[in-house]
Amino acid sequence: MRRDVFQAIADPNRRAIIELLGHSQLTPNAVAAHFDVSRPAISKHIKILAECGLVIVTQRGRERYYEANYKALGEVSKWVDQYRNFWENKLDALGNFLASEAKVHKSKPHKNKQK
Amino acid sequence: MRRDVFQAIADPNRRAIIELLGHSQLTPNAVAAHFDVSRPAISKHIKILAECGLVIVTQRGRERYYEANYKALGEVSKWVDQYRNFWENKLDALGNFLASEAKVHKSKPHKNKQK
DNA sequence: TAATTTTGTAACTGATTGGTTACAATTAGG
DNA sequence: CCTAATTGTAACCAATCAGTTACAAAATTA
Repeated sequence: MRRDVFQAIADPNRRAIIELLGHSQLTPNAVAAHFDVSRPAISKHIKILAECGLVIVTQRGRERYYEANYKALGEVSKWVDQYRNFWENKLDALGNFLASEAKVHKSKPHKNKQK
Repeated sequence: MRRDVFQAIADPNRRAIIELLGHSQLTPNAVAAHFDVSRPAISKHIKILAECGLVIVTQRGRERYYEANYKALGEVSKWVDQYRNFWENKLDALGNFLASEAKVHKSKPHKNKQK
């Protein structure tokens, strides 16, 4: 089964869960109380999130505490960032191509706004 | 059918396609030449990408030219960015919670009940 | 005009997904 | 010790997904 962070955050419920788990550690029951779906459904979502490192589990007695590990979003951040200049400079694909061509041939001034 | 940018970029082939379409405009046949899957499969992927604005279509005669519109990644970027401080400051969820508690108690309670 | 190229899409298929209910195991509390 | 609470997971189901092959339509070209 494919289990990467891109697939993990594709589901809106899972995004809501990791949003929730950033504010405080919560037990599965506490998480499920925020949603309309059943506790097992939440449990499966959290399992998927944990499998790609987005959620960390701490067991204490019979209870489990989940918390978000946003560091695992780094992969997504990195992937998106490589395209950031494209839309922040308001260049489309062709525009970028032409801009880089002009830069090579004529040293045309090129806004290089970084993140 | 759910068609948001998070679901669109969940598939590795689709991520490869929009990567490809950032370098130059390509026809569906040209795109398909880069992959092992069939042309109709690529066509369906591109349709999904176009439906959420990640790909822009230009028809010229019988041919179609696709190009990436990375601006549509803004939604993902925005979502990820709201968590960036968490992992860049090397704070875990509990650490952030305590840090915000230490300031003032003016953060509103989180409500995320779905309907 | 006739044949070829380019493309989208319908129809189908097997795998995956997101959900459910039911049940078992472990811990807590009387 | 017995009962209740907390949790994971198995078994199942309908819907969606990602792929295929087959075909039709429109534009090019010989």
